[in-house]
Amino acid sequence: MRSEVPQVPAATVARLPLYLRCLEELATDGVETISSSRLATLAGVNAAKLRKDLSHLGSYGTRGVGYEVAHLMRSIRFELGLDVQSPVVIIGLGNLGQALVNHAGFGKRGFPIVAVFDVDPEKVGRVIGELRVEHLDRIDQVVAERGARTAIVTTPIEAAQDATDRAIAAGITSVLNFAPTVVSVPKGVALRHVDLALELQILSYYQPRSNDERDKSLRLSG
Amino acid sequence: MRSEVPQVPAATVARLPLYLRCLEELATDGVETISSSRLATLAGVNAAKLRKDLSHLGSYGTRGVGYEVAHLMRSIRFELGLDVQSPVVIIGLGNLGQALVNHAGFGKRGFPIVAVFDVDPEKVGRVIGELRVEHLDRIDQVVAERGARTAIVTTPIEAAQDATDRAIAAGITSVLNFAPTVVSVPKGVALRHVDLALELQILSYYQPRSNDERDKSLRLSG
DNA sequence: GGCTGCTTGTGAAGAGAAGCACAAACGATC
DNA sequence: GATCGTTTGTGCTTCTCTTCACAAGCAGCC
Repeated sequence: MRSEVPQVPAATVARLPLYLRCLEELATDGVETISSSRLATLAGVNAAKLRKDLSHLGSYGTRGVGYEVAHLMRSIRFELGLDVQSPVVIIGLGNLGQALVNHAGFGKRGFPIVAVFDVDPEKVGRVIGELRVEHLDRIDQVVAERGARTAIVTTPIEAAQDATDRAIAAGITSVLNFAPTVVSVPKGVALRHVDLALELQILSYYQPRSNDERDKSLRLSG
Repeated sequence: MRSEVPQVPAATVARLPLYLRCLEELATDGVETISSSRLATLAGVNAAKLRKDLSHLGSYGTRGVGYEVAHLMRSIRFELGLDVQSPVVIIGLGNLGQALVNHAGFGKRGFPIVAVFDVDPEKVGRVIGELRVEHLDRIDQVVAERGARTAIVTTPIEAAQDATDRAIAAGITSVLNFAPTVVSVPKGVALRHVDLALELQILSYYQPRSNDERDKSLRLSG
């Protein structure tokens, strides 16, 4: 099992897709070889860090020359498990869910959307592109039929945990949660969380504030 | 200036909004006091970590009792700079941009959307809710008029850097980028990046894979 | 073959974050 | 006012991640 012996540090795993994207761009431009420093600049990271990250792949660059773009792409894809298509289902057809369904990028990157679920009778049965919106009650069957292993949860807050539980019961093993709430998953299921309001709030901290503003606020709140 | 003397560690800043959301929920439920362990459970973090995070606020809990919910909320809001409304503009009215505009949550959380920009003549002039879609060429004027300081960039890849540059030139000081590309900003501007495909790829690594699958792939790629 | 100029891979040091464990401090109760 | 049970705040340890700096290694050229 992968999660028990994490050969590749989490911080590295989080950066590999970034490198991959830069490499894909380079490949389209016909670049065949790239040095760590150039790739690091493209990815916006430190060159030494990049080299250490890549060293975890066991993928060898050539000293004095750099890395072979095509080979490096293969290594990263393999390490991330992107050599196999990974069908995705979306649960919750609100604004965001709808946007994600229409988003063309997922399929291209190996994550075809194979089903969409909701519980609203207004939405169930509707057809979006080539997909028919299914009722969440059918998730067991649909997930099994279409071999999905990843779920994107875009339900309202109240429904997120339940949706996640049902998805996992249906055989889903990794979850990307967009609902602004903490959801928990059993061991063995991978979970990530994207929270837009939260990102804005973090940004808010780093927003340069004049001392005037701070002093004013201080006076008001103290 | 804030960014030069980071009194609060970055890891803590990233968690404060999470605590805040839990506290808001508790407040609506009428809870007045909360212990670190209970709040930690709600937020899904370690209790000691939570206490250490809160200690950076200088906000005192009461030993033997816990934290006063209302006061803690005020402290976190103040620390994050959420005591002031922060008008936001959205650049790029694709699927995602449209979804974000329609998303009601931002305004409620202190980030009212005050303008939407695009360059497509088809879209400019269209009215969404109470907003008229503006041409990006007008960003200087509109940002100044409406006092926006944060921009959400949801343009296609090719346009992201340009859109960001123009936003910053117009006076924007923090940027949330959804375009799947690396954008750079001058010092003094805060930047965060949300990349959906990237999240899926990270998940892919942690997806439990049978050894069969791996061996098969190995044979194919070796 | 040997020299030169780059670039990789990595040991070691430094910085940062996480978690343990416990003394200090508080409210409640008698 | 003293005792008890609870919870905070934090020193210390451990772990992870980052960055530096340099030896090792390769291609190319004379």
